[in-house]
Amino acid sequence: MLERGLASTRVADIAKATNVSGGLIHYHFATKDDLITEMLRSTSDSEIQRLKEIVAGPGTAVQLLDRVLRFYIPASRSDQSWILWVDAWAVGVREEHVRTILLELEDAWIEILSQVISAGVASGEFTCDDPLGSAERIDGMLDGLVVRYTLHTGNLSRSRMLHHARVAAAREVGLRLSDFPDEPAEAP
Amino acid sequence: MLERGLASTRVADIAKATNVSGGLIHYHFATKDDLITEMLRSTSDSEIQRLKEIVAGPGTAVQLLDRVLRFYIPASRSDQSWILWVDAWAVGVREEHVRTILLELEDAWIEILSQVISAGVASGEFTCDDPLGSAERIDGMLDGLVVRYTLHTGNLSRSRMLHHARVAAAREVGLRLSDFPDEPAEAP
DNA sequence: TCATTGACTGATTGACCAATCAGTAGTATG
DNA sequence: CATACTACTGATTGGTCAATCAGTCAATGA
Repeated sequence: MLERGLASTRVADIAKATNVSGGLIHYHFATKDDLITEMLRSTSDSEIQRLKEIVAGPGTAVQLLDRVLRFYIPASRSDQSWILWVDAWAVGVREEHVRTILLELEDAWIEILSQVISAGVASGEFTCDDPLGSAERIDGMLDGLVVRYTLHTGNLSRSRMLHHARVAAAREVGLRLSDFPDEPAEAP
Repeated sequence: MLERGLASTRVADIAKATNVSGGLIHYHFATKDDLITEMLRSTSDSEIQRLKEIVAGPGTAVQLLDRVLRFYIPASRSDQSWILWVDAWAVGVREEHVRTILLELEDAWIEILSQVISAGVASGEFTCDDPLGSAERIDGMLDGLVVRYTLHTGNLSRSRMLHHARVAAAREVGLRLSDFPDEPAEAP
């Protein structure tokens, strides 16, 4: 699916990749659309779960925020998971069941970002009078940057993306860039 | 194309919509891919030109910045031009000639945003030590928010999007939200 | 031991659609 | 007037692919 794209992956391709017959695919999934929907749902669910585990873990608010930002950003060039979501956006424009999954995923991200910020405000680490708004802006920025990163290999490095994420997040919660954990962020 | 999507629009659909025969489409465009590419190129070019006209116009740096932000954001629900680009992103992942067009368009946006910010710094209106970085962040955020706006009707209002854009831009160039022109931005 | 069921195969079918092609009509050129 | 050229039509073709279907095989259980 990552190789060929949601639309132009044939049922026969999936059959080949999984070493089963085309018939078996249709034995388990009534239509190709069903298969795609279930795949997206399952991917989204495990992403949300991983995310929840991160924020449930130990650490200060800055550490948690940084971990969330890092989880957002693709681990490397070879981490192609985002290709799936860019594909899904295009499908989601027309198909409501896909759109629903996307909405849930995005809402989860925003809600969790918002929670992390609120917790930091409560503990006195952060200053922010609109955690939800900040979460929406950070989420939006990361979505946009990831598209750029995914599409235009070499035009935006991972470390520069992380730098951007930290600069923006720092501004949103009233920190300085240097307040973030030590991993070096490439200079602008 | 906006109705059915880049991938599932048939040549016959275009023929019907333009009141010509299918044959004529192939008389002018060797393949469907050619047609799509030329369409994207042409749309991108006129978008870039409009953008250049805006920044070449009169006004203070804040006014120009605000005009650029407003041009970015879809005019209304019925302004579906962004659907095209979300579609194109998905295609661009696999097809280089589409990717090239997308890269050019995005670079143009970033360059112009960066120029407007630099001009504002030069005139003393703005404070910003990394105009290019700021432009990348603002561009990214708008891309991401627009996807959300385009996909999830009703989940994010246009005025809230404009609010987000202004808050983020204000922070990037050292202004307060109230420094932007008067059109009311919805409360958070 | 025989019937039933669930997992699975691979060939087939039928719909769909980009691209082709033979042919028509109108216009310009010498 | 004849030739040539451009714009155009609509029927046809050939390839692609989701979905179906008849049938195999192994495990379960009465």
